[in-house]
Amino acid sequence: MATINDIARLAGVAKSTVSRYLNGGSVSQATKEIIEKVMKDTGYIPNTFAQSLKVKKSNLIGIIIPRLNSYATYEILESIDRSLKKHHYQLLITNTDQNIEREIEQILAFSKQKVAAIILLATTLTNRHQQLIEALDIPVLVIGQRCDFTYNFIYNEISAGKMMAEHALSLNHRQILYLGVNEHDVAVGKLRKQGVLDVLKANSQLMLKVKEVDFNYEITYQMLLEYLPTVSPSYILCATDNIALAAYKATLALGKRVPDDVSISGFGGYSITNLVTPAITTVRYPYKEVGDLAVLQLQHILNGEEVERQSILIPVLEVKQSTRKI
Amino acid sequence: MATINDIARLAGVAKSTVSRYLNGGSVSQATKEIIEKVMKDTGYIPNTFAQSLKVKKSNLIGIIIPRLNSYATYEILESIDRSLKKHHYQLLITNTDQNIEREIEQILAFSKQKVAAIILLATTLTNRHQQLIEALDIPVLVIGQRCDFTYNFIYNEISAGKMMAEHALSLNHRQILYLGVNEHDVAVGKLRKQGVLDVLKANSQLMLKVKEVDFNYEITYQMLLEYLPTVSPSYILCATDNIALAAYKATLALGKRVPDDVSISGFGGYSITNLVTPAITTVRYPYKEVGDLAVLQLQHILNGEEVERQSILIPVLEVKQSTRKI
DNA sequence: AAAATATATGGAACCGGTTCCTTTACAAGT
DNA sequence: ACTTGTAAAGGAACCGGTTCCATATATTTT
Repeated sequence: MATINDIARLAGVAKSTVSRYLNGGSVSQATKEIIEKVMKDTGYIPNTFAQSLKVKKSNLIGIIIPRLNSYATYEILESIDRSLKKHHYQLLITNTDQNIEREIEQILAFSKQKVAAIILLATTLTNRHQQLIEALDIPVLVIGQRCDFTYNFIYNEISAGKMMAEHALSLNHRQILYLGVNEHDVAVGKLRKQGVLDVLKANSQLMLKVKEVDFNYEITYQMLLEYLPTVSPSYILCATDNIALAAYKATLALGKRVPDDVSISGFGGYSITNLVTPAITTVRYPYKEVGDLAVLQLQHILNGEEVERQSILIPVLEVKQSTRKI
Repeated sequence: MATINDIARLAGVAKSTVSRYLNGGSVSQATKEIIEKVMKDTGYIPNTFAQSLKVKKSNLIGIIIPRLNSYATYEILESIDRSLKKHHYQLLITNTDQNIEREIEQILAFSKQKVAAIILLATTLTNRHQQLIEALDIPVLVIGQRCDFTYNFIYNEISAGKMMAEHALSLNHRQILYLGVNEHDVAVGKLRKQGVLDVLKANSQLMLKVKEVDFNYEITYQMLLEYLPTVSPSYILCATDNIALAAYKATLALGKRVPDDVSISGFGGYSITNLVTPAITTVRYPYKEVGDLAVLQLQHILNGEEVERQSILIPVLEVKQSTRKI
């Protein structure tokens, strides 16, 4: 592999001249042509390690995702990728399988690699996160969880929860089952649930059940096959679209129809909710916008400009055919 | 940010000693302890650029994907990621939106970044690919398309196509619509279709229609809403699961039932085919295995061992509820 | 106790770029 | 003709690590 030294030697100039040629310094036309020719002949490709070592920055943005089998992940990933590409950044994607240890490790690894910034699709933020992030000289943008010690985008989970609960009530449902997830995930497990329950519990004549299931489709599906017959709700309010899909499938498997016998709704607005029939009522989170916003924000931060630490994004209710009035 | 020089100075040793400490060379217990302490105090993190510059290799594997909105992509991504992590490699994911220019650019960019290897989920392979890849000193593994000039994993597309066509015939369907994609994608557009048509055309008393649609769900769905009423087949044989989902949704929208009025099948074995009801008959491609195999193969290549240029993976038919006998 | 060997450490070169500082050469200004 | 200014190029230092080689000290062998 040719290096800048080879080019300089073959072209009969100093390597500083070659570097100047590459970076737009003053080089005579004649020299330019020689260098150009030599580069073409050798198929020269500059080494980014050497560049970054000196220049002390890279065009890498690291993104840490909790799981690779989630539609929400893909939607955000896609939007961030699209937006980042416009600004000539390169995405380094890494998946931690919701393992906190790996998350910490990965923040370190990214920092070794001198990424320009880190985006963290968080589930839980611990003290160790805080210590590490505060010690880091790389900006970190947390998406999806409230966080006091660095930049973060959050969704108004409570309001989203309330919206959906009100929707269920407005359709006259009184036998409601809420399928939530573990509270380790503060946003989804706690706040979203809180929003839902705040509204539902205010209504005293309700038959309300709450059950914890898993983010994973298959696990939840198997659980529900056993659980659903013991409760027979008229409305299943699911904490994610994925769970809603599992509930939908389980309901059909148990011989009931959606929405005729049971109404089902999710949260997220994954495109997959439109693929099934009936399409699933959901609260759409602005995943598409998150990408643009995140990149914009990062640019400001990297330019040393002052920006708001926290941005709150508002989800919107999307009523489709999986819920109906009774 | 502390560097190795700072550590050496603070610990009162030479930086070579610090480096030795980091890489397991011979260092006395006493010195070790001092260095350890200094590192802890300063929160030292080695710079991978500097390391890679000298060591001339990185633990990065670059993967180029044609689109980020495909279930096939996700399945492969997930399996490669899982397997790579076991071997302490880091995945660099980049999406080219099926743009050949960007694909070429990205191979170059990866090569600048001195990735250890490149995995290319290919759609088309041009002469420019060949030139570039042959000039590169980095191993490239192509997945999904036949390729003579570098390592590649391919699926037996023709046999997959035949399987599905035979399935359709065995169910006594005689009015078959094949929904294919553009032949730019050799594997899916040409070979898969060829397998299907080889079998179907051998059967003379068939009413066979062939139509080209798009990989994109939404585009295909809209096309089919107009097209399907003009042909009314009893079996829609779709080139991908995604297309099958669109066909399924369009069929329902047009007031027909699946599989009672129309049978539908796809290719791929995406987990989403199990989410809908009825579950969609498909040919399962061994995406999960591809990850393990790819990483295994790369390890051998990187160790300088001789390996087969081409591996052929065999897809299997999975009959579910979206196809039925008439 | 002397010689041979192993361990611990420092110094310097090196990886492949960028950048600062000089020097050279030539054109323009007075 | 002499100063001044500017474009073009070279030289060397530097970024933060690794590694080779030389040297000093400690340990083992005979």
